[in-house]
Amino acid sequence: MRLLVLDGNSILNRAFYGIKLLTTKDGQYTNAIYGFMTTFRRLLDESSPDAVAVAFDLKAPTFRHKAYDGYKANRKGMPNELAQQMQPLKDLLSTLGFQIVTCEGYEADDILGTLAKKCTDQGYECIIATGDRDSLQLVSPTVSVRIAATKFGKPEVTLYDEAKIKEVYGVTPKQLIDIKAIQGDTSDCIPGVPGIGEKGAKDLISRFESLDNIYNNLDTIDVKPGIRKKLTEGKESAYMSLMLGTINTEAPIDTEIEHYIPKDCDKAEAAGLMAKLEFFSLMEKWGLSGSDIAYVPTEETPTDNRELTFVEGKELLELYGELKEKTVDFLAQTDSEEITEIEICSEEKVYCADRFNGDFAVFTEKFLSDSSIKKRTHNIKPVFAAAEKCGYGCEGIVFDSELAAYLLNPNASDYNMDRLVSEYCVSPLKADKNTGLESFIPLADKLSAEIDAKEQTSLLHDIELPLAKVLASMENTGFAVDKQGIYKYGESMNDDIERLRNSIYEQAGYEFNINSPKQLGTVLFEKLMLPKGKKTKSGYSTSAEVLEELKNDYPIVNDVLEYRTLTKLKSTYCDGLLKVIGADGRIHSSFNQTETRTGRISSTEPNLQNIPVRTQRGRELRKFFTAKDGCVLVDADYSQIELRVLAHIANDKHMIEAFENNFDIHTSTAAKVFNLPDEMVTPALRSRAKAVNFGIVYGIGAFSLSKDIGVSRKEADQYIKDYLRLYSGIDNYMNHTVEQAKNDGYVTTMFGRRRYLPELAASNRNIRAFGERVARNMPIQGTAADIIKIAMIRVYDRLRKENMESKLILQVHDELIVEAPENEAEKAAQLLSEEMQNAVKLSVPLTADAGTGKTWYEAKT
DNA sequence: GCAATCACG
DNA sequence: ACGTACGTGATTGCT
Repeated sequence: MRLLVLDGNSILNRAFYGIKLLTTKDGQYTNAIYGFMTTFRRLLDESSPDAVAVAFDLKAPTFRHKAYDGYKANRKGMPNELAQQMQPLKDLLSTLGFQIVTCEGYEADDILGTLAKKCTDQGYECIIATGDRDSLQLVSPTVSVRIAATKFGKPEVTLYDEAKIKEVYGVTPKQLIDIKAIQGDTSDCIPGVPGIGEKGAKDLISRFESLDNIYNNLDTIDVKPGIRKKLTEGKESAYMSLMLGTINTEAPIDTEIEHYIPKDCDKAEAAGLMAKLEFFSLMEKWGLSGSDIAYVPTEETPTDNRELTFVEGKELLELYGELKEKTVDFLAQTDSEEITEIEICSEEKVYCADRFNGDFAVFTEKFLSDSSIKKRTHNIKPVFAAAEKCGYGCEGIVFDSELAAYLLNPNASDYNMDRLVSEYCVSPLKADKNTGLESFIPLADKLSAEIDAKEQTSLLHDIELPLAKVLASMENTGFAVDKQGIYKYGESMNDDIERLRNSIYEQAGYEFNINSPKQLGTVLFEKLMLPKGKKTKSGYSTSAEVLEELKNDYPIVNDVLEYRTLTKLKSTYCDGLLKVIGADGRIHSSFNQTETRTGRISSTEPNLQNIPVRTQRGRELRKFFTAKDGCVLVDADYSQIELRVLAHIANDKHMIEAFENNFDIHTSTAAKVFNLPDEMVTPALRSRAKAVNFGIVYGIGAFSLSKDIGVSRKEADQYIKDYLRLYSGIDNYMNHTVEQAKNDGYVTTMFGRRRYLPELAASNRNIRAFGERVARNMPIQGTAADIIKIAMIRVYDRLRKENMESKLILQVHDELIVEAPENEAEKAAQLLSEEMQNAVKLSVPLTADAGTGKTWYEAKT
C-alpha cells in the first residue's frame, strides 16, 4: 500500500506565484488551480499511489497560535486572486474522487505527519508532496518527501529521501527540527535562539546532534563564550521554537489509510467543473472529454429530445429538391481545391456524401449556391473559398458557430468545435451515427440564442458572415509579386551586412553572434563598458530604444542598428516572402477573423499587414508588390479614422468641429493645447500634439508621453490636463467608459462588439491600470475595425454588382487595396473611396484618399 | 516553448 | 515605491 499526501495550501500557493494570472471569461482566476492540477497529475503518474489524501489548512487558529501569539503573525492573508481559487479546487478534487482532509486547530503539515506516521506503523509507504521544506523532518525509510515547485509555468518535482537530506543539509531529518529550533524562521515568526543564524545552528547540531544534548551539556561543550551566552539566554525560546517547529503526528483525523483509496470519479461533474474553469487541455490529461459533461435540464434549457437519424443512400439530386426553402445544418470538409465531404441535417435526418458519390459536385454546387436554403455551419470561410474556386457562390449562410463564439468572447484562444461544446456545456443529441452534427446543432442553438440576447445579431449577420466571404476571396486572389525583384533586393544587402558584421567584430575585438541579445549585451556593456540603460529579466536590454541613445557616441552601436535593420529586412521579408510565393506567382496570405480581442483581422503566412513602409530602404520592398499584367493597384486609406471615431463616440464639440472643417487635427490640437493661432504652430509643436492625440487613444500616462516626445514628465502631465480640459467631451467619455466597464465587466464598440475585462477586478494595480487603458482603447480601435469591415463588404458587393473584374486583395487596418484592370482603374478608385467614406454615418466626415500605381509603392498615397 | 527584438496600423 | 500606450506576427536564440 502506498499513500500520497499533498499539502494543498502549499502546492496551490506555489502554483499561484509560478504561473501568470489566468482568468476565465467571467473573470474567475484559475492559474493556481491549473498549476495545482498539472503538478498533481505529474505526482500521480510518477508515484502511482494506491491511496491519496489532500490536506488543507483551515482559517481557525491552531494550537501553535495559542501557544505563541507571534506565530505567523506577519503572514498576510492570501490575495483575493488566490483565495477565490480555493473552493473550486476543493470541489474539483472531490468530484475526481479524492479525499480532502482538514482539521481544526491543526495545520496541513500536522495532517501530513499524522498520516505518515500511521503508514509507518502499518508498514505502508508514504509519499508527501508539498511546496515548502518544513515536512522534510518527516522523512524516514518509509516516508519520502517530494518538493513541488512551479517554475516557468511548469511543474518541477524534487525527491527528498534520507540520503538526499544528508547530502543537502548534512544531518538527519529529525535534526532539521533542532536546527530550526535554534535558527528560527522569520517567515513563520519562530524566534529560535536570538543571535544564532543558519550557519551557527547547522554547526551546533552537526557537532552535538540534538538540542537536548546541547542544553544537557551546556557547560561542557566546546563552543565560544558568546555562543554559550546566547544559548543560555535563549533556552526558553529555543524549546518553544522546537515545539512550534515540530510537526504533530497525533492530529485527530481519519487515519484509516484504506479510506483514502480514491472513489470513482464523477466524470460528468468533473468534466463540467473543468469546462467551467476552461481547462480544456487539462481535461484530456485527466481522461475526461467534453462529452462527459453532465447536462442538467433546467426550465430555460429543458432536455432536448431530438434524435438524429442517419439516412443512407439517398439520391443527392432528390435530396437537393427536398432541402429547398428549408433551414438546414451542415458541416463540410475541404481541401485546397474543393469541398471533399459534407454532412447535412434537416428535420433531424442526417445525410452524408463525399466526392466519390455520383453527382457530388453538382449537388454541392446546387446546395451551397441556393439562397433559399438557409444554412448554419461551423467555420464557413474555407467553404466560401472552395465554392469560389469551383466557380459558384455560396449563399444563404445564416449562422457560423465559430464566428458567433468569437463575438460572444474574443478573449478565447481558439474556437474549435470540441472546445466550444465543452465551454458552453451542451450535450450532444442522440444520433445513430456520429457526424459532429449531433454536437453542432445544440451548440448552434445555444450560441444563436446568446448572440440574440447580447444584441449581436446584426454584427454577426451583416458584418462577420459576409466578411468571411470577402476574406476567402482575398485569400484566393492573392497579391502578385516580382519574385526576381525580391530576390535581387535581398542579394543586394549581402555586402552591406557582411561589411557591418566585420566592422562590429573588429570593434568588439572578437567574433560573436550579433543576433544573440545576450552576447551582444556582454560585448557592449561588459567588454566595451558602454553606459547601460534598461534591463530585461535576463540581462541588459539591447533594444533599438536603448541603442538609439548611444549611437552618436559609439560607432559600433550605429553599426549594430544598421545590421539589425538589414538582417530583419533580409530574413523576415526577403527570405520569408520568397518561401511563400505560390505557383501562380502570387502571395496568398491567410486572414484570420477570430484572432484579435478588438475585432481587427490579422494576417499570417505571411503577414502582409506589416510590410515595411516607415524607412526608405524598407519601403523599397513595396516596389515588388505589383498588379498583374494589364492591371494597376488602387490603394485607399482612411485619414485619422480612430480620432474621428473618438470624436464621434465621445461627441466632443471641439474635435467634431475640427474634423467638420477639415482642419489638420494635430495642428488644431497643438493650437488648442499651446494656446496659439493655427498659423503659429511649428512642426515641432504639431508633432508633440500628434503624440498626445495618439496617447489619448491608447489610454496614456504622463510618463510614457514625456518619454515619447522628450519633455519633462511634469510638462507632459500638463499637456494631458490641458488636452482633456479643452476636449472636455473626450474627458467625460473616457471616465464614463471606464466606469461602465467596471460595472458591466466589458466594453463595446458602436456595433455591439464586446470585450470582457477581467483585469479590472485584479488586486494588482498595474493589471487594473492596464484594464482601464484597454477599456478606453478598445471601443475606438474596435469601432474603426467594424467600419472598415463594412467598407470591405460594400466594396466587394459593388464590384460584383457592377460586373467589374477588379478585386479586393488586401486590408491593412485602415487601408484597402484593389487590383483593377487598367480600364477599370478610375472607376475602382472612385468606388473604393466612396464606399469607404460612406460605410457609416458619423457626426464627423470620414475621408479616404485613393492612389493608383503599378506597384504598392506607387499606389500608396 | 518562451523571451527579445522589430516590422506594421 | 513602482511601472509605465493599444492591437498584431515572424525570426532568432536559448533552455
